[in-house]
Amino acid sequence: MTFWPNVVVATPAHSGVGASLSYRSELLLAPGTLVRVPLGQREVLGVVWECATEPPEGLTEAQTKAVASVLDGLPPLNARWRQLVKFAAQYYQRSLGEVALAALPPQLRELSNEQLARRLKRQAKAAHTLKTTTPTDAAPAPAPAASDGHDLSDEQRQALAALHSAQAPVLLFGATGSGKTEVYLRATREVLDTATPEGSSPTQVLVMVPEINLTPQLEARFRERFEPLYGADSVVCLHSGMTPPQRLNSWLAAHTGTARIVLGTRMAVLASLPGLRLMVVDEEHDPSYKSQEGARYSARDLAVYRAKVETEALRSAGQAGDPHPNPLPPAGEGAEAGTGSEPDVRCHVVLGSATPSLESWHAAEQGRYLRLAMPGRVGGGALPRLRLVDMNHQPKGAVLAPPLVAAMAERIARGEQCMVLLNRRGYAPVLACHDCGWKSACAHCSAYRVFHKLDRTLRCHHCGFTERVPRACPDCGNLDIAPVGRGTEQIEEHLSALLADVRRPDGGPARVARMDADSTRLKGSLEVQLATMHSGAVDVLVGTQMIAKGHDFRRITLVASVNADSALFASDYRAPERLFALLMQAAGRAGRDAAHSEASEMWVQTWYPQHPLFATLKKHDYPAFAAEQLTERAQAGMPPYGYQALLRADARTQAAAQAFLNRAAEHSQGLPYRDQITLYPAVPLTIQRVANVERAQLLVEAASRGALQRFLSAWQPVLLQCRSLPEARGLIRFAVDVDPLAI
DNA sequence: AGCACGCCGACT
DNA sequence: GTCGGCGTGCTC
Repeated sequence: MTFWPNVVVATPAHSGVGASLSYRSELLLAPGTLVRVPLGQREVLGVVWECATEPPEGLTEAQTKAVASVLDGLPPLNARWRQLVKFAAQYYQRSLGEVALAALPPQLRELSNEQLARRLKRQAKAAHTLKTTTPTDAAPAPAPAASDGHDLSDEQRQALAALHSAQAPVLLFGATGSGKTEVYLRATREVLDTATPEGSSPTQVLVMVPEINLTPQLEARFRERFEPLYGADSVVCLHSGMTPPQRLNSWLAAHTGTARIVLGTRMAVLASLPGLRLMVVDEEHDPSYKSQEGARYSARDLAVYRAKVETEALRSAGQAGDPHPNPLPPAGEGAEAGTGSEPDVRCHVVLGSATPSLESWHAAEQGRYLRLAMPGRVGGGALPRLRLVDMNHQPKGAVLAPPLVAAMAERIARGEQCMVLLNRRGYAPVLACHDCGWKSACAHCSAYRVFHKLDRTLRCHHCGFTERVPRACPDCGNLDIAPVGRGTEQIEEHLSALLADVRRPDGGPARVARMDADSTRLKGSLEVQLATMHSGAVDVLVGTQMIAKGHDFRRITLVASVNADSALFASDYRAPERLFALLMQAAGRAGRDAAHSEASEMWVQTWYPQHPLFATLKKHDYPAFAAEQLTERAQAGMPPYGYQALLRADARTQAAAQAFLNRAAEHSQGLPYRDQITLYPAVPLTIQRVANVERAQLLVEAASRGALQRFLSAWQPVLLQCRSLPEARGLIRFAVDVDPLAI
């Protein structure tokens, strides 16, 4: 008998290829089966979406090719995963195949069936030997509270209990140092200890962090806690820093249920997790959760959706007694109200942050999310005191205010550590000639190249174009070319000089180190630098955002932000939110050791000490800050009170990019929901040209998410047509960004 | 996205 | 005379 599977392949939405392609097969292929199919001149990996018993209409026999091979060693991707992928594709305006294939490990595309079989066998063997040696199979695991060796604070205990019975996504609003990670660990433990019906997948937990840098320490804590209970393969990582074979192994372990805990970055939200019962999105406000290329999805938002899909499936399974259920079709937004009569099974989702995104905060205010607050620090330590340095009253030209330097010297003499934050890599953002006005512009971008003093280069941070620093001005030959502005390298140099006479308690000279993307580029150097910091060999750490996130340095009692002002008046309406989060997070690095916390301080150098942001920051009053911001957003109809999308265009000329966008806007007349949509004129991006590509964008606004969604779907074919308009000649590519983070 | 086909400039 | 540039168009 012949079947006609519909297969999704990795063709982008703008390729004109429909959602799925029809092939022929002599076998009935279950939806979710991985197959290799001929496509044009090549053979590609695809996912069976459904399997028809009738030949497709509008295609001749000859046009339907046969499926080349079936990856039958792998269980099919389940209905919940397919629903997640389908939702993501629809919501973010991409093709099904693009999202589906992007969610699979890249190496799966190249692997032969035999190689795959060998790999699976190896994993199964490892898992089997573990199963027979771990205690969990035979006897119930010991009671959590007794074995973990940590006492929970009252706040943690209450949060955990509330989480356990939560009927909605949980927003864990916990101060830095309040012990959120311990709550994640306990919640994970509870979920994994839950018995599952015979024949169903073992329970699984997904924990996401914003950056790869943060996975090692989290991995260490989870391994320490869970490897003794569930075996060496029970904890796996999933992020883009892994090698292709590592990623394949982790993915397979998650897909087959060998892995019980998956730790990863945003990409992990799309992993196949048949037994998923809990998702944690740590630092949920972090912009890294929004993908910036390919399908521009928000891993946080997808996690919330995924939890809903999984919960619905569990509930319908509970009622039908079916361990492998098909989920219900997508329901409306928001948390479903538990009716009480339903079995209390659900897939929980926890969004954790000390400074939640305004979207999540708003959802909690509305009751769509359950907010659990943990305001206190574990061990009772206090949050650091905010010290604003008014730069108007400092010596002219001072990079670091004398009182700040004095305070740092004092700490070093006491054997405490300091941290200095500056969001700019390199020595100086620009090199300039004071005679003719030459500046170190990049030849390929509308940006300046950054002066890196260590290797005497000018580097473009956008396209990578690097040259040796010229000896003289390239335009006029003047030898007097000088750096303008300051980067981390310069602060490091400057501080080393200022603190040269300061002695540590052991009599040694003060040591200043720098940590940023440049200093941690080499593999392993991040770990080395973190270890140096922990060992106490370094007294002052200078760095970018990177040092503000997550790392738990116990001896830091002073954190300084050197140049925060740029964010205060940025055109980006989310800039204050990001600055508040960054400063709170940075402040959280100080005084983690309760013994020092009373004296710990957060210094901020600013020319605008009266700015209202600092008033709320001083009180560590995120709720007040959020309320202010939300009021402003509501008045302006900005998210979360309005919905936005961007149409972006890359072209060889700015004119072509804008012409495409403006034509697309004109041709949207008469489309569904057009009357509920505001289209703004096309504008160049802030950095208009990158690597010789001109960039422009057009803002789309709507008061309702549904209207925006439906309009964008209807717009898609119009965009395709506009691409080949004569005015748009030179257009390289375009993309829709739904819920953009910056406009 | 790939990959082919197709039509114009500097090389054996 | 060809090798190769990337502009358009197709993939069940």
